[in-house]
Amino acid sequence: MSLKIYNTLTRKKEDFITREKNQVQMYVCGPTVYNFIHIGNARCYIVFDMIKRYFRYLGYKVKCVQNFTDVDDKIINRSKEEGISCEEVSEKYTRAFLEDMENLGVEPAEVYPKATEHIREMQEIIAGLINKGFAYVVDGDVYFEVDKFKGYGKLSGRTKEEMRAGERVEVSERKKNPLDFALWKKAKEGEPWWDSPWGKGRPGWHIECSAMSLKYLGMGFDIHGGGMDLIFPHHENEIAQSEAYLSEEPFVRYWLHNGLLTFREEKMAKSVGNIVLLRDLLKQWHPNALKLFYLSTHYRSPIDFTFEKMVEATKAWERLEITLDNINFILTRGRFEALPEKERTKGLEKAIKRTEDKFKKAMDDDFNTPRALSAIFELAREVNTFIDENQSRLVIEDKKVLKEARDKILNLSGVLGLKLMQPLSILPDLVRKLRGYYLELVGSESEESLNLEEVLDCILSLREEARKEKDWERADQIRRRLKEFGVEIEDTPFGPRWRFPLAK
RNA sequence: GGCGGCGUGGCCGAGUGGCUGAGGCAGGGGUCUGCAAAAUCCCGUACAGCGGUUCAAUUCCGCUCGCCGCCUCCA
Repeated sequence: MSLKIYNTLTRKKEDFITREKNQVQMYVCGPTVYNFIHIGNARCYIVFDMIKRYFRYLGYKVKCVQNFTDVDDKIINRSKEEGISCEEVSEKYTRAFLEDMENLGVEPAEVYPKATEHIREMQEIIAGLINKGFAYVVDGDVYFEVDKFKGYGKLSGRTKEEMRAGERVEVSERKKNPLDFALWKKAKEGEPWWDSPWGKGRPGWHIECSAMSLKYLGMGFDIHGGGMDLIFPHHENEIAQSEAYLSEEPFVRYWLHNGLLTFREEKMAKSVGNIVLLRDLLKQWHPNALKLFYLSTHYRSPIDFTFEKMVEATKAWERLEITLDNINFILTRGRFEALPEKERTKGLEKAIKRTEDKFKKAMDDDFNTPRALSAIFELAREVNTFIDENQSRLVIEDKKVLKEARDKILNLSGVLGLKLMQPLSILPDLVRKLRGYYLELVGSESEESLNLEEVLDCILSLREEARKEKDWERADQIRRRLKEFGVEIEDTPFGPRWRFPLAK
């Protein structure tokens, strides 16, 4: 069993063989730092985070490079809008991006190169391309001559003729072929510029990724990723300029592209006015829910975002949390007797093994996260069934297998980027309210600095007293009250149990 | 106009030339529970339509309809 990855370049699933043994070197196109990123952008980062984690699970060392495009028309426009310099714009949104990633729980890249810090490297490539006859200078602009590169169109699967057929761009007189693209742009008034052999100017968009990926990963690195919309022209042009420059191929061994996001079946765009910023979404929803939403669909398929689906994803996530809770609860509250009943745990042990096999098989098939998730959910069901069946007569042996199951769910979910069993961030306000309620119940005025668990235990023991006396009214009253505070109570054979529902 | 993709149960979403249609959410019924919750079990007449290939197609091929993406900045 080995990993197969769909390569956009060949339009096939291929066996994944790295350039260097046990090491994956990847480049994931990063943001143009002119704004906060939206949830569509986030899909790419979530997907490649998952891919990275899976490589590590397989035992690879991973080096991931992610660029910041910090010189670009959009940044220039933004600086005019906000009345601050381009540097200030890019700094602001670079920082915001890193914050967003941290809040999302996406692991940082190993290298974060910035375009403006690699002007030299870009100029070197441009000069090389001119020397080799792949690029030409027109009055301060430098263009890549598409007709000189025979492989042009191989990534997007189109010929130059097909691409020209439905041209919508006004053809620049300066270009030999309308598909020729700018490597270097002559400076206009008020724009950032750098000196160059061709005059003052700034780099074109595509050249930075070639310069930076070649610098940090070198020709023929393993994976280059990004959204599907980058296939043409961005990645197509990267291939052309890189392979022309070094007279070598391939530039990249595997091209991976994630599907795009729509919002309520519409393209998410400023003009439609339906942009949801990641940071706004994360104010209301947990990263696990967003990740589960994305990972429930294969990364190459399109996906439609709705808040209803976020509710569903939250509930799915909650199911895993409850299962883990179930294990922890029985582990701490159950009485495990020292009876030699080895046979009974075998079923669960097998299920754990089977889960991992299914998980790996799914992920090996071009990162089929929906199937990988289904394996985890199946294990969750097995665990719950096991607990249901055995909780009345637990033996020592059960402890071990339950812990194994818990660790497996935790571990495999973690490979997908989900962080389960994280401590909740409880509002201090809530603890204060619960304390107040407790004092109300016992009719006391005294200050007691109980923490969340302590105060809930106190309240619940009062409720247990009521239940013992079959004072159902009082017991239900307490339960209702707690629910108003957002705490749900469950009565179990091992005593009461509380939790905070995740879904709204 | 060119290139490419998609159309699976109430919803989302995997998957496969024949065997029991993964999983999640929602719904109905049962078990458990003082009640509830959680959990679990059972249930749901699917593969857009029409042709073709085949012993056999949801899965392969063709056409039709519907939807979408890219061809221009975009993850």
